[in-house]
Amino acid sequence: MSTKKASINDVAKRAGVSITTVSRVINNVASVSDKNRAQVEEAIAHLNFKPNVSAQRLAKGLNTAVGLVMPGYPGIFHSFYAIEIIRGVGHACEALHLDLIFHITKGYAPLNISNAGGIIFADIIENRKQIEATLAEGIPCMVINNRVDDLKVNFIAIDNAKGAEMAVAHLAGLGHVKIATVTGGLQTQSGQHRFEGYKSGLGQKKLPFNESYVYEGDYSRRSARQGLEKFLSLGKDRPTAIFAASDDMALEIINFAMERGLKVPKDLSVVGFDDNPAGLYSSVSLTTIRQPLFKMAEEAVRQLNAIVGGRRHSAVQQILVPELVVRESCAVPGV
Amino acid sequence: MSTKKASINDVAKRAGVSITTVSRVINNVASVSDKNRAQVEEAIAHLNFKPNVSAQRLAKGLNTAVGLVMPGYPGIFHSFYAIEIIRGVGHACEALHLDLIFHITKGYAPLNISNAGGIIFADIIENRKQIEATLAEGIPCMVINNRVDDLKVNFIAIDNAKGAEMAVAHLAGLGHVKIATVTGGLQTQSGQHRFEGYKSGLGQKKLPFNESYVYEGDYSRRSARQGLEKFLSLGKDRPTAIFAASDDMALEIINFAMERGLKVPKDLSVVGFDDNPAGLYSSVSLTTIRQPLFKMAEEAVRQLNAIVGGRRHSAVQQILVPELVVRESCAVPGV
DNA sequence: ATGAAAGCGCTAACAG
DNA sequence: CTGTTAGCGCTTTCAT
Repeated sequence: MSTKKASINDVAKRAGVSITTVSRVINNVASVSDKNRAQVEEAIAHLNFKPNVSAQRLAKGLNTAVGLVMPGYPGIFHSFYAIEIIRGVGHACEALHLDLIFHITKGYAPLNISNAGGIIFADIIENRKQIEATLAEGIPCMVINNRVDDLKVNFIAIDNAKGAEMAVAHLAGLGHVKIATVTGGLQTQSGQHRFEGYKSGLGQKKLPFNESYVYEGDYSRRSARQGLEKFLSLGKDRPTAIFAASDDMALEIINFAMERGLKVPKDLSVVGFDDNPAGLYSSVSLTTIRQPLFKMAEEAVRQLNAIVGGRRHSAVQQILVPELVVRESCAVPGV
Repeated sequence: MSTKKASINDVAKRAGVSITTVSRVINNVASVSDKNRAQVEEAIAHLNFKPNVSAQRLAKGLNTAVGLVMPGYPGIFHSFYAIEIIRGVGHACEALHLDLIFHITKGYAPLNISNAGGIIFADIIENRKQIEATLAEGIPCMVINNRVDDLKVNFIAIDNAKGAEMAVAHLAGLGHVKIATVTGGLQTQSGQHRFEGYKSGLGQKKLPFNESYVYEGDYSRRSARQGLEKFLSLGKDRPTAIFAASDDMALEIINFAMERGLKVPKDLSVVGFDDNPAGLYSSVSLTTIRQPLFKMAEEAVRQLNAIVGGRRHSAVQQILVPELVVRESCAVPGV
C-alpha cells in the first residue's frame, strides 16, 4: 500500500526517461524504443500507475464521457425499451473506452451533466427544453428513437408506422378482417406513429377503419386488459385479431384471453411490437415487430463519438426499418 | 453562438476582476463584495460560462464521480431490484451533484472506471476480483446488498434471513402448517439467506421442515410456475401457503394458481419478497416483505461520498431490517 | 476584500 | 527516438 497515488513523474523517474516518453507509451505512440517502452511499462506496473483522467481531459481539451439522459417517469425501467437502450449504450461506451454518465431526469429540471463531451437523449417526451439548452451550449446531442424534425439535432429513430403497417399486413394476409388495436400512449411519438401505421395498414389492404376496434392504451399491462375487455364486450362482432403496440401489452392480452377461455391463436390472433424476449417464453410465443433497439443505441454512441472527436460534421438522421418476426400467436381466423 | 467556450479568464476580464475572484463566486466563498459578485454573476450569465469540470477536479485533486457497477447477466434490468438500486443511486448522485458513471460488467473483465472517486458494487456474485482490484488501488468501495465478511470492504445489506422468517411467521400465525417455498437462485447470497430464513422461521414456529415443500427456483417467473406445478402434484398433501423468494415469482404463482382454478388467498396463501409495486396492481394484492432498496442505494452514495471527501474514516457495515407488508394474498387455511 | 503566482497531472508542439 | 517547455482551466496559498 503506497501512501500516495503514483503520477507520471514517478514513473518517468523510475524508468529513467522523461515524462513525455511516459506519456507516449500511455498513448501508444509508435516512436518509442523498445527498451524504453519496456522500462516504462515495468515502472507503470510496479507503481500501479493510472493516468489521471481529469488531467488528460484537460490537457487534450476534449471530453470522453457520454451522458445518457433518460426520462424518470415511473416504470421506465420496466420497459424492455429502456433496458435495451441502456445495454446498447453501455456496451458501446465500454468498447470505445468512454465513460457513461447516467442521468435520470425530471424533464423540466435543468440538466447537470457538467462533465460530458456529448449527450444522448433516450427520449424527448419532456426534455425538449433540455435538448435546446444543451444544443445552445454547443454540446453535441443525439436523440434516440424520436425523429425530431423541427430541431436541428441528430437522431436515430425507428419507423414505427412502417412496423405497424407490417403487423396489420401480416394479419390481413392471414385473412383477418376484424383487426383491432390497443394503442400505446398517444402522447408519445411511438404510440402515435404505431396507431397511424395501423390505420394506413388497414387502408393498404382496403380494410375499413372501425372506431370500436380501437382502444387507447398507454403501454401498461393494465390498459391492455381493459382493451381486450372492451373488444370482447362487442360479442359476435368482436375482432379476430389484435395488434398491440407493445409486446408487453400483447402478452397481457394473451394471458387475459386465456383466462376468458379463448384460445390463442385459434380464437384470437395477436401481434405485438418490440421483440421483447419475454414473448418467446410465454405459453404461446409471440409474433411481433422487431426493433433494433440495442443496435440503435450502440450506433448512437458511435456517431456521437465521431462528432465529438471531429470525425463527423454532417447531421446524423437515420430512420431504421423494423422487421416482422413470425411466431405462434397468429393464425387464420377461426371460421 | 459564440465560437469558443468562455473560460474563467473571459469572465474575469468582463467583470473587471481577477480570476481568483471569479473562482470565489463560483465556489460561494463569502468574502466577495456585493458589487463584484454582481458583476461576476452578470458576466457568467452573459458569457454562458460553465466551469470546466476536469480542470476543477484536477485543481481540487478530488474526483466527484461515483461509479456504479452492475453485473451484466441477462435479465438483470428486469428485476425490480436492479431498477431500484439504479434509481436510488441516481437520485442521491443528483442531490449531491455527483456524476454517476454507469458500468455494466462481465464480472471477470477488468474494471475500467478510470474516472471515479469511489465505486459502488451493486452485487458481488462475480465481481470479487474486481472489488479486490479496486480496493488494492486504494479507491473507496461500497458493496450494496451483500454482506461481505471476509473482505475489508464497506457494505450496506439487508437482513434477508430475517425477512424470510417474518414471512413464515406471518403464515404460521394465520394457522398454516403446510408452508412451501420457491427459492431464489441459491448461488446468490439473497437466495441462500432467504431459504435459510424460511427454515429457521419454520423452526421458530415448531413446524417441521419438509423437503418436498421446497422448490429450488432462480428468481425467474418460469421457475415459479414449475415450483407451483410440483407442489400441486402433491395432491391432497399440497401446501396451503407458499413463500416465494421474490414478488415476481409470487405474482406468477398467483397467476398460475388462478389458471389452475385455485382461489388466492382462499385456497392458497402466497407471500413474496421485495415490495415490488406490481404486487399492488395484480388481481390479488400481494403480501410481501419490503426491502428499503431505494434508501439503501441512496445511503450507499452518501456514505461513499463522505469517505471520498474524507469526512468518514471508519468502515461502513450496515444491515437493514426489512418489514412485513400485509395485503390480500394470505388468509387462514381453507379447511 | 482582492490579486499574483504557483501548481494539479498530463499532452503537444518544437527542438535536437 | 527523446527531452524541453508551454500551457489546458481552475483552485489555493500568501501577501496586500
